[in-house]
Amino acid sequence: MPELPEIEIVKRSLIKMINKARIIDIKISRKSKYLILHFTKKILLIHFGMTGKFLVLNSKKKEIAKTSFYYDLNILPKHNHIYFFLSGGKTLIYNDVRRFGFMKLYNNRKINDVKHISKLGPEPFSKKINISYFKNIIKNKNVNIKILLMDQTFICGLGNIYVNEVLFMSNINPLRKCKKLNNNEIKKIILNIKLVLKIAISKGGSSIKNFNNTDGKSGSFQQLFKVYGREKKFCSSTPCKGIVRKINISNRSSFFCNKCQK
DNA sequence: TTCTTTGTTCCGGA
DNA sequence: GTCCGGAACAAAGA
Repeated sequence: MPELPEIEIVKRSLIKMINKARIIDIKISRKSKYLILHFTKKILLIHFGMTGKFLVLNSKKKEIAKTSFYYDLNILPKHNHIYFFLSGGKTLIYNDVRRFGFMKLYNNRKINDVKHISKLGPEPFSKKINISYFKNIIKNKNVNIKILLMDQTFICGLGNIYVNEVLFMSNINPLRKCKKLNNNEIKKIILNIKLVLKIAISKGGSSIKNFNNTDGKSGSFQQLFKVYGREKKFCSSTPCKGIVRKINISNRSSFFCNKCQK
């Protein structure tokens, strides 16, 4: 782990090499849960971990600390880690309470060759996600469907919350062995993956604990969760009177209805 | 003090 | 070597 002397060297090196340098061009893309900033000669790969967020403030450098912006939105400036001071007076801030997020800067090269990206499976909206792809993979897999959908080499971009929702919408128990699923169930899973992600995007995402867009505003999709976080509550699909159970699968909370997700 | 949270990685056993 | 389940790790708040 780098300690004080190493960081001091980095600081001096950065001042020597890129102090006063300006970013002159930038494109932005997404792969799975990674945000990718494409500069003219560099690529910045960003993962938000659990609580990472970007904020854009109209304030200039000296005004940042005293703006009431943070307090109105329940964001603490003590968790600001990176400031990008931009021409025109705006500031891009990276704020991360848990600090599980990271940024890595690469020389310009094919982003698909980067370690974090190269092993990822197809994107959820890709045409590669179809019944034959599923059947091909699951015939040799002994894991349950929850584990399969969480496996980023199988399909990328799905996390615990959305996998819970997808399985609920598909009436499939998270512990079902994936190789036992029939065609109809696979179809439902594929459809619901695309559906739940589209709806969540249209609602501005979910704000379980800590997602904000760059205005500092929360998304609203968490109000539409049908099963995640609803332990001991009635099943939200009518007229089912089942109760939502919570179990642990591979150290992650899994919620399911005891009646309509047999 | 312990538990929870997420995505990712690692390790041991089969 | 591969597969799978479980644990560990990061940090902070409840």
